[in-house]
Amino acid sequence: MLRPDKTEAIADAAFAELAAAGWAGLNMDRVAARAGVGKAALYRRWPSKDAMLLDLIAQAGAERVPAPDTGRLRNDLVAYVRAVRAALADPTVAAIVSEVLAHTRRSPELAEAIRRRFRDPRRRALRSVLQRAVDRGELPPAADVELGLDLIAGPLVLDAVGLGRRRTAADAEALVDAVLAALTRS
Amino acid sequence: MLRPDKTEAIADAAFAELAAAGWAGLNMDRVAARAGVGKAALYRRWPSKDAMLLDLIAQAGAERVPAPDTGRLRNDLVAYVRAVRAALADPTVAAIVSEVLAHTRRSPELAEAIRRRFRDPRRRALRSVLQRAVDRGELPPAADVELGLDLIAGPLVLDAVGLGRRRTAADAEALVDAVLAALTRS
Amino acid sequence: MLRPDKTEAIADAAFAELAAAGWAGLNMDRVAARAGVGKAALYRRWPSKDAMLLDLIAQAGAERVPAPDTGRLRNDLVAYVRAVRAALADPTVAAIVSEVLAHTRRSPELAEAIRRRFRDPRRRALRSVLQRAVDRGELPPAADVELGLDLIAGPLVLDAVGLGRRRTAADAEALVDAVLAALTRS
Amino acid sequence: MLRPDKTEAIADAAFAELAAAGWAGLNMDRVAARAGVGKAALYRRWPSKDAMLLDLIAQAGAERVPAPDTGRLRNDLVAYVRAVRAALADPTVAAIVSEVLAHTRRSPELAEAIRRRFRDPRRRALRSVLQRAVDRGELPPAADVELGLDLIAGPLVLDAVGLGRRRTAADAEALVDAVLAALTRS
DNA sequence: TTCTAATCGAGACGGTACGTCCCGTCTTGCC
DNA sequence: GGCAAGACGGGACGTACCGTCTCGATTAGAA
Repeated sequence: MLRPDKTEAIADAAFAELAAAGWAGLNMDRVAARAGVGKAALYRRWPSKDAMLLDLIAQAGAERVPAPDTGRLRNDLVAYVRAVRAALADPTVAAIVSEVLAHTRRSPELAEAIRRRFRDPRRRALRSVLQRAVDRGELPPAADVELGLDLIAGPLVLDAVGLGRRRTAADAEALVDAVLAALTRS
Repeated sequence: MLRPDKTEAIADAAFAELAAAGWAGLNMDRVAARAGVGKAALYRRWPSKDAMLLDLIAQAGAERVPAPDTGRLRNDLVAYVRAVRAALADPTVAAIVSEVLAHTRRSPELAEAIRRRFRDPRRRALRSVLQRAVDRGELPPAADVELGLDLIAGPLVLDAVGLGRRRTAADAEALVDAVLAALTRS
Repeated sequence: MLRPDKTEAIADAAFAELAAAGWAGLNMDRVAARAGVGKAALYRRWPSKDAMLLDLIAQAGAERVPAPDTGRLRNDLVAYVRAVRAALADPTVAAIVSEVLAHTRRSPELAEAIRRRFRDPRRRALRSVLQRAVDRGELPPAADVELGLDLIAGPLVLDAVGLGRRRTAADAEALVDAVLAALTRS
Repeated sequence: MLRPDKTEAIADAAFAELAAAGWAGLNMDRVAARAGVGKAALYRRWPSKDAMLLDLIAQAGAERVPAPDTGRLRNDLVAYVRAVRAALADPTVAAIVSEVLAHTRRSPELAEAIRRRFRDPRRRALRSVLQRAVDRGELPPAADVELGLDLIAGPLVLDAVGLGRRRTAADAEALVDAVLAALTRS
């Protein structure tokens, strides 16, 4: 019914505008104009600007959940951390992620949507990495997997919102080793 | 020149509106009205709504950097984590923090301002907590203090942006113990 | 493109507000509200309050240029003078005319517009009245028609700006007789 | 009490601004700044912008009421008309007169003030010119002096508000001759 | 192939907030 | 107590953007 080529043109235009002006600065008229589309075409697809952006970003983000499985936990985690940091090195991605996080508190619905579509898939992927390590005996059965997720994700989010510190290539390994020590300790 | 009593009235009104309606919902006319002030009084002090809120929040946030010093590292860290989580339990604070983080990517100047006024003081406070522990011998001299800061701050920011998981009272201790293990390991 | 019904609603509202509050007292928000229209609808049609009022008034004024043709010059002129004075007796009309004249010096474009849309049509109408009298032989062929126009229009404008003297019913005839004498003399 | 030098500085500044920006465009802050004076100095002297301008202009205008007395009516009137037209040739004067006339309808008080301070002195001067001619026998005793005033003043006001036609040097004489014919006729 | 219905671009619409401007008042300290 | 400087409350202006709406023109799928 809704023509897919139009939907794609809108998505492209929206991402371009999002990168250029940020979430708040993005303007529906301009997105429509850039997509060569009437404004109604946007509102036929999504009920609001927030919904549109959230949906488009979630959709785009869904394709890029890293879930390394090398057979060695340390390698998996280092790969994961590096993949996330590499993605955040793209200023467009960084800006978009930052904006998404910023909107978490706008409304409970938005927060729930972001948790469901952004946080949960990534957390699931990383959890299975850790769980496999437990199953393989690389981590003790009692290891606090959820805490491990927090210890990995926390510093990454720190970077994502621009509050991290300047990184060197070795930092990923240092972070992973620290987390491994924390999980093995008990 | 600018009358301090008016500035304070505006600040009070702005916080009240911010808590009630959020950053985007806050309305300059209403802030002025609530403060019993003309709109010009606001724009004489700040060039825009964003600038005003950022400045007021930064100023308010500066007063509440926790810096526990009990003589025992574990106690200090648990106190710190609990203090931050307690502050974030207030939905107003949570919303404000979230909005501030959201503005990090708006412009390089804004990002720099936020890092300087929000991140750095807190990082400094926590760094001195860890450094004292090194000096006391509670942590090995080679302990990676900066990484420790990331491991503590990361999960807290996760909570701050609403991406954390539901917390129990024991979680603070679990987090601190994990970080201690990570820093002691090497 | 611009919906004519909205334009008309705005015009009605503007005239009502103009009569109630005068040019300076007229408020665009209130005009929009009274017309059941957004403020943008006004600014889509005119670039400013002044432009809007001038245009609406010019349009309205265009419909009321008196051009009597009784076959007798004296009757025509008396009718003309009485018609103008009757119109000016309405305080709303008087105020509007006064405001229009006031805007003559604002800018050369405005002055030109006012001359073209207000003065010229009236002058044309009155000129044809006099010209017909010349053609009929009621006035000598050498009569200075343009001067005659000034002699008629001058005292009327005097009234229009509120600088005239209190009028009796006979004044119109006295004025006309004086002008006729002046034009016939040579 | 109020220092006269300040009053004069304000007057100068006000006229300069009036000529540059017109009545509505004149800005009290700017007048004060240009006069090197605090805004309160203005409001200590006049209760409002309108009052200030009216008063300053009236005062200035009072010095320049032409009242020629050559002993010959025609010469007096030609001199009067030429004097007024010469004054109006100065764009600053033209603008100011136009603005004054424009404000006649703003409020009854303003209208009354303008009549009393602008119209009446000029009308009185010109009336005495005509009355002397009657006394000398240049005009018949029954001549309608008030109508004569209207016939002279009307075309001049037409010019003053920018609605007159392009003038030649001979026009003054043509106007005067026409008025003389009108007044002598009866 | 023709008819019918939904999608399309374009952009006007009501509404709401922004940031600017200016009036007339008030405050502060200097002279 | 007048003065310069300028902050103050109030209120209108003109701009920008959201989400809805109306208008024909185009297109697609059903008859």
